[in-house]
Amino acid sequence: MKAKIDALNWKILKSLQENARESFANIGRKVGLTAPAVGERVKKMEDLGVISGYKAVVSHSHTGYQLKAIITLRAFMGKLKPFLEAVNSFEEVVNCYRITGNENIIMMVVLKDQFHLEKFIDKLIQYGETRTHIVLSDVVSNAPIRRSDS
Amino acid sequence: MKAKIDALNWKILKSLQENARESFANIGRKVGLTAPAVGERVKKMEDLGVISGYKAVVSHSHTGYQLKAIITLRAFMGKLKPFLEAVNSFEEVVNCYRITGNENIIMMVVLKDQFHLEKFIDKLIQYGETRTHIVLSDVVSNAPIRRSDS
DNA sequence: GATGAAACGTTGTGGTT
DNA sequence: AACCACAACGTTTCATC
Repeated sequence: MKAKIDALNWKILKSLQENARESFANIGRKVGLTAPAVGERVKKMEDLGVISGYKAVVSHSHTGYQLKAIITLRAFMGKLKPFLEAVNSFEEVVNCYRITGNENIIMMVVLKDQFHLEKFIDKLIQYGETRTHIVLSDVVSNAPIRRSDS
Repeated sequence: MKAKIDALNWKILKSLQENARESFANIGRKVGLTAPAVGERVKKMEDLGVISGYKAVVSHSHTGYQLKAIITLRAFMGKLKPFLEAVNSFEEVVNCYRITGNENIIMMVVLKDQFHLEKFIDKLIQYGETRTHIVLSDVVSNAPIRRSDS
């Protein structure tokens, strides 16, 4: 599962986490490799699963989702599975985890406004008991993975 | 704040959220534009802030972080600000939000193992009271932003 | 990994609607 | 204002070493 990543690959990962569209030629200039060498290293990391994809980061607020909330769900008996099957179709849900503890599920959701939030909570009520926290500000957003010097 | 995005731009955003390294020429073929036209539209969305960046997605588990947890923090009096200043230097913290409710802070953290978790919680204890939920599985991970047909 | 060459992509200019 | 066509330049990819 765990791949050994050398110092050069960490530099490449740093670059690509900062700007996934940076050219391999440019990355090569920064780390001291030729473009084909960078390309090969990247392809290997993709094949190993170290890099699982490249995503454009789209602003929630600029696309009409001005409100963010964290919602926990304590699913009713027999309602967890139906929820897990439905949650992928909820456009509001950006992240969702199954967790230990009194609540089974925690989600980060984006919403247009308070009315949208109300409607969304109504949609969840069939699956279980919810608890909602409004997000006041983002302190850290998808921080890059750095070398863990173990 | 909110930009009006037409159907073509939504298709471009969909492509770039699925694969941020896809060429403008290729995207153009899919949506029925030439490469320069796609390039111009993308540049405009970047300038407006609709697209805020491009990130390689690096696997936590393949880089030595086998354990994920959600930790809430109820900061002690006068300890919230010091925490907010320190949290960016915690390599374990991937996401962190200030929220309403009894707890002020919620974080998604990645860890090497249970000992790492223990050490990390010890590091937090000076800032406030914590509550930890282990993540059992990812149900939804950074879902793309889709058109909100309002 | 490097080099060199061919294929491909990006980006600027100019012109059309 | 948005797009296309074309061309110069940079990048990727494949062969070979």
